[in-house]
Amino acid sequence: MTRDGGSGGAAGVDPQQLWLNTGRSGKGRRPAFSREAITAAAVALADSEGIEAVTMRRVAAQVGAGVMSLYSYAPDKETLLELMVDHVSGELPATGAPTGDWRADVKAVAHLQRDLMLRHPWLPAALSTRRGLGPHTLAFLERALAALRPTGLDGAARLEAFAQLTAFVAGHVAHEIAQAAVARSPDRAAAEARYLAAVAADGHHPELAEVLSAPARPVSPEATFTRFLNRLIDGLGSD
Amino acid sequence: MTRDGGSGGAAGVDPQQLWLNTGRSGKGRRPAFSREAITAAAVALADSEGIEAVTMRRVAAQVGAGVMSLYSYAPDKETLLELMVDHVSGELPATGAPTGDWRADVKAVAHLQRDLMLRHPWLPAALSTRRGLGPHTLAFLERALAALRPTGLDGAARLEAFAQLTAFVAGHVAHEIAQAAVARSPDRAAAEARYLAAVAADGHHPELAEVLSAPARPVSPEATFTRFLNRLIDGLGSD
DNA sequence: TCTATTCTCGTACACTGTACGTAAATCGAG
DNA sequence: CTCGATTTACGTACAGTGTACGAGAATAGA
Repeated sequence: MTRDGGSGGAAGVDPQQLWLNTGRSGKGRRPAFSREAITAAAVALADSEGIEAVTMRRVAAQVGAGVMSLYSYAPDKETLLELMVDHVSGELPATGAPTGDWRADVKAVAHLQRDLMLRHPWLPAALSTRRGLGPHTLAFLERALAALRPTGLDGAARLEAFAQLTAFVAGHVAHEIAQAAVARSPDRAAAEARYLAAVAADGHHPELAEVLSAPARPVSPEATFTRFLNRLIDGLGSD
Repeated sequence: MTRDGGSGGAAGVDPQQLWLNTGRSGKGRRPAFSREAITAAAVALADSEGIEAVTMRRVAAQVGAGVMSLYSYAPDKETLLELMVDHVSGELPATGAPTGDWRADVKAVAHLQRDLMLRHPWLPAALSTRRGLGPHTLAFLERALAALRPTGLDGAARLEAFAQLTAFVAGHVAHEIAQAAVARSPDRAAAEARYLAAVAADGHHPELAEVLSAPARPVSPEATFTRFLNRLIDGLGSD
């Protein structure tokens, strides 16, 4: 009996072996489930009930497996989370012909990432601890590097730029989601407003007081995102 | 018996009540510990052994309290994490006279945030789910808003700019930490290099292949950070 | 048919957050 | 001082977590 692989095969010391070795040897009992199905179930759970609902027991129940059967497909839960990240990255269109306007191309890349993160709100936090290097992530990286080619940046700099862009998008969306969560609940929003007003009234926070005193005109999140994104991108061409 | 407050007082529905109400009524048994001490112990634990080492039992042991005694100071663990975030924000110098060069001032703000996150590597991930609105965080926000004043942006835009800056720094540092963790372990780094080389050799990742084929000249993380920070800041004044 | 290999999954265990209840400390009032 | 009210301290208990172990079932090649 092995406890380190499964139909896909995952190693202990070498985290990258996860992504290779997906072939079956042919011998032994035929797998009843698949890494795909398990990962998809985990993603569905995280999407609908939040990342904390992703427990081995609930994922197993979702796919109709015994709990311990999951460990034939991923060596541990952390690995399952990595699989989840790459799984949703599969939703990103990896092909997108360079249009000749590299700014537009890079903008498109960032917007695809943002849309993905909004569809899977657990993703920004999951990415902040993990480095996605699965096939889907790498396919999208390929597209991003191609989009960045006309900038004239060298290879390392393009890699950096993509990492930076991803970090920016993740940070932005995380904030955006938190903001939206507060706004969705009127009591929460009111409580926060009351609290901030109290702080502003203490005299030690003049800047905050001024900001709060101004009429709060509504601004769409995507407008904000686009604005900051443009700033970041405009800086890319010039060294 | 109450289970909703303590020497500080924390409420159920109103998360902001956490930060108010820190006065003791005078009655009842005198507290043997303090929110400060408990939070500091939790932070020390997270700094030295990672955020997953922060369990109620270990924090209690650290301060010499019974486990359930912690619940007199924070209503639940999530609240303790919020306290931790604000606690470390206390390390940020809240005063820093505007120098007249607002770009430099904003840059200083970002660098202070980055240094803080490097000192407390769990902070980026913790921030990505939480919105710090504690006194220390607000004090630093005050400084940031003051630094942004000369940009000519209106209140809401300055608030946005700060949130964006924080999100950017958190995203960057999270990536920086992950990168450093891999680099610290030669086996990990070698395994990753081997894996990426294999992917690049498959013919389907020409961009990645090119990036990897170039000689990897070492580049300091702070240089990268500064470069991208400048790009972001340069875009702030316009529009 | 035999054996090696692979997958399935029930049971068990250490560990988590925390609800509940009791005991101890401290206050103001009488 | 005594008394009741109030607050804190914390042992015990419980549901839920990730997963180690090992016994059994299924399959392929010899």
